[in-house]
Amino acid sequence: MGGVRTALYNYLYAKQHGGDFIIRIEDTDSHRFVPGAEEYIIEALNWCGIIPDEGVDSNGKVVETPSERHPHAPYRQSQRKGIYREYAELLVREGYAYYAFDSSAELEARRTAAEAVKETFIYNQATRMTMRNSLTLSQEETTRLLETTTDWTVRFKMPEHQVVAMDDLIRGHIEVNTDTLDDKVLWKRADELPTYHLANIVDDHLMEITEVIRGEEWLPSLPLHYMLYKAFGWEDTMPRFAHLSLLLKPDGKGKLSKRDGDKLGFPVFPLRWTSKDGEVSRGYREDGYFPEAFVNLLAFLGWNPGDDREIFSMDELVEAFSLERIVKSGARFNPDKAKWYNKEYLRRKSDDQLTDLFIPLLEADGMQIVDCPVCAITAGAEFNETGADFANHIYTRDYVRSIVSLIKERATFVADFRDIASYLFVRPENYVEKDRNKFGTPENVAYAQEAVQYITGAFDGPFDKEHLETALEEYIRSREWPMGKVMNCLRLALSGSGSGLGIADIIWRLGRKEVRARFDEFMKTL
RNA sequence: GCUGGGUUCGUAUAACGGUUAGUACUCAAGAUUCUCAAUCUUGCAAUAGGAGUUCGAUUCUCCUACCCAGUACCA
Repeated sequence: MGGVRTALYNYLYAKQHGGDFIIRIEDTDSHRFVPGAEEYIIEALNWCGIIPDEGVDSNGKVVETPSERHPHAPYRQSQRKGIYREYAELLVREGYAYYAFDSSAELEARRTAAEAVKETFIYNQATRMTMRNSLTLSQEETTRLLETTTDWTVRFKMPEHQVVAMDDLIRGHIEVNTDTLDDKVLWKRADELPTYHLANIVDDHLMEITEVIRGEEWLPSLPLHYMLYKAFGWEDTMPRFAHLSLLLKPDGKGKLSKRDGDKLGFPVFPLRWTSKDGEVSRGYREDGYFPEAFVNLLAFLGWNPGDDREIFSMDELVEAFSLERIVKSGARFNPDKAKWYNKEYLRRKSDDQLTDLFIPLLEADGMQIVDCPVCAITAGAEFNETGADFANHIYTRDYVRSIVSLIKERATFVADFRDIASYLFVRPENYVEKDRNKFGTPENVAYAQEAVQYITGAFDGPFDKEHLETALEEYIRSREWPMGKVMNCLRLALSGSGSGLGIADIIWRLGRKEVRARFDEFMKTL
């Protein structure tokens, strides 16, 4: 979620300014390679409608629209391997970096030793001269190690006693003293890959990136990045930075992380994700969220337009977005609000769209939905006047759509339709015990039976919800029967439950024959 | 620990230094209805604490507290 939100803000910003949104895969950590992760990311962004202008596209193919003088491709850092070494060595040559030969074991030893005296080992100006590197070793020894060993690194030589003055588009002016910073590894001989810091700066420069909008966890690295731009002499074209507050867990304790899976009761992934060890994490898509709703709610986690509007399409977000209105503090995710968003989007969908989404669910439940009633009838379906064949579970698309329009305001997800409208597709198999005791008294049943006989017999008005409703009410009222009890008894008999859709709606959709059949069935069970 | 960032109803947020501190979600009550849902109305509920600047501070400054991030040959 957090990653998608960051991508979304980048996308909105780029589109608003007529820029290009570039997807670059920063896969420089060979140890953490996860098969399928890249495809997953692209698919997730694609689902959200965040389509790159440049980079790796939704099919995993490379899209390239750079100027000829500046080839931006390739877009996977693992494929740009050859580029970084020369930049790392350039920094060494100019005195901005040095070779470090300390093994991981040696570094680990220094860390534990420092810990023993309640200190933290930092590879910096205070300690670098006590380590094994090109600053402390002779030129000959350095050359020899460079050639004979393969686990050395290039480290940035963080200058001393300097104040780095930075400007963040969201946080304003920030100053940091370089003495508090360390000598970060920029390039690793072992896999001949750069670390994020080097790769990011080099690629942003080469790819002509103008704005970097990223998570707050990068803020502490910003001074280093400033120093790198300065060391390379790229200050003039240095991108502008915006650091986003993080998405926090609902209890506010820590940032929302991938490993939280759905222990929290809501998905943290846009799409379902199966980890290497087979652990499955829920996804918003699979949970039934509309991508538009997901994008909308994500945009509002840490940003607002400044007025009371809350429903924004992607285009409207592009129009209204501004970095100035991004909130500096971390946002806790609220699952209730997420559901509300989906509900709002659901009711904005047309009956046809929702019908398309509902049909597969019905089919999965064993229903047969047909577009062409005539063909179905010749094939043996026996439709009633509404286009439903309850005995064979065959329904026309028109019937399904009429149900959708009846229930859409009661649902948060399309999947809710199943429960809400179950009895409009399948005859009730049992009756809610509590409701039956309450409404299924002999007196009520007798009244209800008479009402059924009337409405499916003598009643000769138009068989639609409005007329059925008035006719039923007038009939019951004229007999001076208790309205609520008779109505609830009817609902119980026809749907199996005392609560639900309006009785007239139910009768309208079931049709005369089915109403009689269900009521007879209900009587039998008494 | 150190460095940086942050702090307005439970949550997300609004408020040129001057407002009865607004809105949405959640929750509660009422209206409506044949029930439920929906809808409408109403309600509950906040400027972390302390100094200072100012005629006046949610807003500016400082201190404290708390929260978050970083402190990797991860991103």
